Amino acid sequence: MGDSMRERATRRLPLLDTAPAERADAARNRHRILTAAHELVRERGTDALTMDAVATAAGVGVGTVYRRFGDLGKLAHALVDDGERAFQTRFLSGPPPLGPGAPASERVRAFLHAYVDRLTDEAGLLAVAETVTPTARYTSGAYTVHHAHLAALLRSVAPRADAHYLADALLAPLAAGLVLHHQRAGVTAERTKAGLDQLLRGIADGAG
Amino acid sequence: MGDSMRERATRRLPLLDTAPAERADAARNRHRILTAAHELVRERGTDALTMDAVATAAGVGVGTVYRRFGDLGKLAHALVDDGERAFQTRFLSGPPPLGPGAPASERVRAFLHAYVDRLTDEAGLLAVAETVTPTARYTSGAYTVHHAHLAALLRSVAPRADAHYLADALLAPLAAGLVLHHQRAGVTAERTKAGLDQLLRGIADGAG
DNA sequence: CACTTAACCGGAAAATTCTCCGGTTAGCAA
DNA sequence: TTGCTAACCGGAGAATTTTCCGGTTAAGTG
Repeated sequence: MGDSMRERATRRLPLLDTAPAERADAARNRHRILTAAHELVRERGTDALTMDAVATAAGVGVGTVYRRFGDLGKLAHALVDDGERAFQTRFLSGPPPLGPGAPASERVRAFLHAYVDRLTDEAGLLAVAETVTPTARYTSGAYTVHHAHLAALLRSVAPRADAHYLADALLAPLAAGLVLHHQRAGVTAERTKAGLDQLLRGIADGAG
Repeated sequence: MGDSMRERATRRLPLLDTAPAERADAARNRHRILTAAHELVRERGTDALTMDAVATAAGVGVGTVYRRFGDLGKLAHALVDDGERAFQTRFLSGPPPLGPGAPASERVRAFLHAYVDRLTDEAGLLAVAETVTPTARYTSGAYTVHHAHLAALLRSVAPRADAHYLADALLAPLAAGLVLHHQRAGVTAERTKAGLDQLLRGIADGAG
């Protein structure tokens, strides 16, 4: 990196600094809100996660919660953001078979299994996020990433198949609401994984 | 049927008449509510379907709407009940391949295709119904019937597979929210059907 | 250190969902 | 017809979500 470039960047970050940098009070409130929300969920469950309760617990106005997070669903997504980032890191650049290095068909399977494990822990919050709007799940950033990743793998597994649709179809059984329903009915994660494996057979076997 | 039995039944229907028969005013209000709700949706779309608006349009109190239909989701389900009954009749006792008479594998395919067509028309209302609660879809009477039917067919197609889970997994891509998302993105019903067909390959091919 | 202003804050208020319960009435029996 | 009672009715009210905007303030500017 040349001196002139570093100097410019140090002074103003003219190109990279498109986002104006959050103001100090805003950052503090965001942190308070997130902390209060986590605590609320931990102590009283996802049912107690309401915008009003979070605002009160965080000591800010409800308008502030909305300005920061948009709506209850986005707030719920924010609460599982750490886990989501870790998950993305694992399948984008972690060790195989989840990460690069393994055959695509194995990565697909590993991805779905890892997703099931993730849902086992966070289905409650994700269900809140997916229930705010009928299409909330499909328009979320996380879903977009999952879909793009899975579709790319599927294109490699079965080049002639409709990878874009199949990615949606394979992600569909992993809706938080269905997982919640299965948890209540005693359907285990292992059984879910086995079922997904069977679904994959139709795609892997010389279908592309 | 013996005379004594017929006589008893005529007089009181002692065994069959477990439901006390709806009172006249209740029946009248149910009808008013349903009519008003249909009109509301037709003229202003599913977004305008609120319990308050329906109550006002029907000329009854909001409490009456709730007593009759339970919640907004159930009301939405009630609005598509005619179509649902017709659909059930077709796959339970209509002509093959949707109804009995065709091989189970063909009936599975016909069922999913018919479901797609149904969703094409009523995704909006079903999305409302499925969004009231995270698990609303899976606990509805319609879903229970669809699931039981599909699972039975799958057991016959692949006796050793986990038909119960696979039925959920095959029904999952037919969530109203996803269909809505696809409709907005221009994904056609044909493409959806083709995608589901591919998913079925993994189940049909000697997997049971 | 003032000054400017874009960004931020909070809470009132409108919309909705759903619950509750005192008052009313349809349907049946005497 | 008169009563009885289970079932029904409606709307007030509590809980939530979300929008809006007048007032406030952090953070550069000169």
